[in-house]
Amino acid sequence: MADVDALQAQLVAARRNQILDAAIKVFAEKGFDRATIRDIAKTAGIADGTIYNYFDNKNELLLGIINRLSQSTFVQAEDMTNVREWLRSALVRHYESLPSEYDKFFRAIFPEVLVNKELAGSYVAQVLEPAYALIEKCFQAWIDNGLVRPLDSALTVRAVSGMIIGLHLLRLIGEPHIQEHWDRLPDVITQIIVNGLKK
Amino acid sequence: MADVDALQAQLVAARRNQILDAAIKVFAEKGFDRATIRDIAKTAGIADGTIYNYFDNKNELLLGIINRLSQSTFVQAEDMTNVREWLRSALVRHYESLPSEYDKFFRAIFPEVLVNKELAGSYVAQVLEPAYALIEKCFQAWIDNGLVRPLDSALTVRAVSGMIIGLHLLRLIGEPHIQEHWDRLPDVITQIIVNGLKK
Amino acid sequence: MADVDALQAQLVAARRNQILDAAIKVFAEKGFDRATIRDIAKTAGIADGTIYNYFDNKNELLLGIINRLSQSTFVQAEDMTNVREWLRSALVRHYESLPSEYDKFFRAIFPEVLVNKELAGSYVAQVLEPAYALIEKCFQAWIDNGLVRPLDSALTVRAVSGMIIGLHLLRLIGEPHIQEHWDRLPDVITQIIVNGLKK
Amino acid sequence: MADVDALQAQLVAARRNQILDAAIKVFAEKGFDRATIRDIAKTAGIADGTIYNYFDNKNELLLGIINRLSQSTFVQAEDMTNVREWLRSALVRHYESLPSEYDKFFRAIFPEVLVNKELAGSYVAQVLEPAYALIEKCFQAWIDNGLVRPLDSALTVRAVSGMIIGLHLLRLIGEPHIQEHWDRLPDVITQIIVNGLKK
DNA sequence: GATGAATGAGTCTTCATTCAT
DNA sequence: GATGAATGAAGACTCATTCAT
Repeated sequence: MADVDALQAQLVAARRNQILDAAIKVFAEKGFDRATIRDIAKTAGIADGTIYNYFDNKNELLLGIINRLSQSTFVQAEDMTNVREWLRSALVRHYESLPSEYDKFFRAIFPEVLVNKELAGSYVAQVLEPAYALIEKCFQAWIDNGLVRPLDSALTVRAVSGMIIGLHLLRLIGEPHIQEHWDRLPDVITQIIVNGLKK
Repeated sequence: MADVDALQAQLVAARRNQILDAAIKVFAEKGFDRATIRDIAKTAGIADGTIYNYFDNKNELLLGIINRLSQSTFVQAEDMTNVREWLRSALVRHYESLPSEYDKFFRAIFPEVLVNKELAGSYVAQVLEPAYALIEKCFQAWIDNGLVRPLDSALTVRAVSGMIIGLHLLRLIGEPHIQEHWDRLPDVITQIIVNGLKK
Repeated sequence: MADVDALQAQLVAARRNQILDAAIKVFAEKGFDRATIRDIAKTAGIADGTIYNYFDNKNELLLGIINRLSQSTFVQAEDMTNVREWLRSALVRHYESLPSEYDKFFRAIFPEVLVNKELAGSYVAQVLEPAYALIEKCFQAWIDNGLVRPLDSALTVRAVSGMIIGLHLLRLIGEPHIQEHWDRLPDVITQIIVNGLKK
Repeated sequence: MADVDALQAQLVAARRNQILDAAIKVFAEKGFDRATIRDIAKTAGIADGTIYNYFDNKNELLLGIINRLSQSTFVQAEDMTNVREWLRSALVRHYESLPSEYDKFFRAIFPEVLVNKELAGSYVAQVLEPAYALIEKCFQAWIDNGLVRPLDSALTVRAVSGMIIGLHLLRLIGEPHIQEHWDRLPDVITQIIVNGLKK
């Protein structure tokens, strides 16, 4: 009996993921409002009505996407003692390997998050804060070890994260210079962040 | 005759602005798709149909907002020789005086820009690029004068701008730490950007 | 005083005709429902509102067109003793010189007449019946003179008229054979009507 | 499986016909433009939206009506050697049994066809030309057999058809004499067409 | 009398959601 | 559980008509 239930649960999870994959794809292409349930159903290869066996309504698809995000980890916490190298490799990871994930994410979720308080709350609590908590800890360790100047670690982490997010957005909306020199950004950012502009 | 025409033009411009003001407000509150023409008309205190005497369709309202943005100037180009002070005052200006403008702007326009290629093109060409061109010039002057390290000025400008944009977004979606310490950001950012993290 | 009134009346009549000319043109191009008051006003070179100084509403424009038609005479009653020649010349007149008038008329008025009982009544009473009365008289004279077989003159006149109307309609909807051989129709019709098909 | 598909197809066809029946009725009563989708839906006993599961838009309803017409056959091609009797019986068929079909058709389709080029093309190509081709063949045979004078068969067929169409239209707009003596028309027309007016 | 901006009722069409099969 | 036809509420947009200037 337990086996049957477990199998059931697995099937349900698989179907939910199938639907969320389709949803994130379609949301990214069209935006939340212009994406239709039919679009998502077709992309998932199922019938419209089936979606409602797994999600209460269209909004729940967004929350489902965010929940899933919060389970995967955007941030890899490799402890390193060389700040410059840590930052640089973290940036390269973001800038080289993740852009298509970011694309989907920013186009699918962000616009809605900006407009939907409930969603924003979920996103902040489930995705953003855990990630920041993790990085802050790293950062604080560096300060304690004297590798980094004693800045407000919470704000600094958020500022650096903001720069990354902002650059992704500028890329997404088609800022030509950023798109063209995307691969040089990890270096430039590392220099700015680590050494500052001042001569 | 010329007087009558001029009066006409003024009335038309006033009505257009009245409508755009309402549109940016409603778009910011509900997002483009969930904002209805009726919402906007009611907010503007006019009838639904009147909007169509001034704009061809709902999309044109967005383009109208962007066009108006591109005429106002987000950036004040005060030439200063003290990089730190220039940056700090620019940040304070953004962070203290403009947030409500930014709110409306980011909530009303950005989500659509992410999803609508045509809009994105207009935004980049009319708002972003002119502003970057201006700041790049300043920045290059500093480099030439030896006040700033010889970084790629175009990318650096965009990176700093990205940080500002990203922090606004994080604030908008309700990141609690940023909201709470918003007034300390100009200092923190200035420190990071000017001196870097490295001890 | 009387002079002023007469001048007034003339001006009003002229303005009404100017509007009706525009209306019949636009109705013919777009059909009654898809023609807008603005279309008509622009075609007439006046403002929308001015039309309402001369006609109560859009429907009255149609009635106005019909009233004007009933004042012009579609039928020229030249008395002739040669039936064949009379018919042939009447047909040539219709088929060669009037088609553009017919076009406008059929496209502008007929569709509405088919759907609007009140209009149909006006059209029948004011345009059709007077014309038929005139021709019937001719026709009856021919019968009395032994030039024509003693058929029911009223029905015969309507049948011949029906043929002309029907052929105009077939031409208007683009029946290719009729369009191509339009100039041969007077002869063919005359032969059919006068001699019949039978060998 | 094939059975299920066949059943599906039948259901779809039935629903389409149900909608087209309602559409032709409402179009006939109000004309295309003044007929609303809600009217048609109510007449068909379904919801507004359901119509759009079967037709892309209001225009497609008209095209659907025409397509269905082109599948039914207006013309019965009974070969007869007695021209007079053939014509008379054909006329009686039209004039006695079909008038209500004609009513709907002329009121629903004709007005639009006069104004809509695309529709006119479909109607001419799918309904009119096939019918004419059929009758022309008959007619040519009569000429070849010496039963009928050697007139231009194509134009003659169109002229006779024009008379029938024209008389239907005059009836529809309420010409009183035609309405009153409708049942005598087959005889009168037959006499005119077969023997001509000339004594 | 002429103007044309303002009005808002009315229409087509879309699409989230339901439910019988 | 899966399906997809049916539903009908909601929204963008049009346009006849009014009326202040």
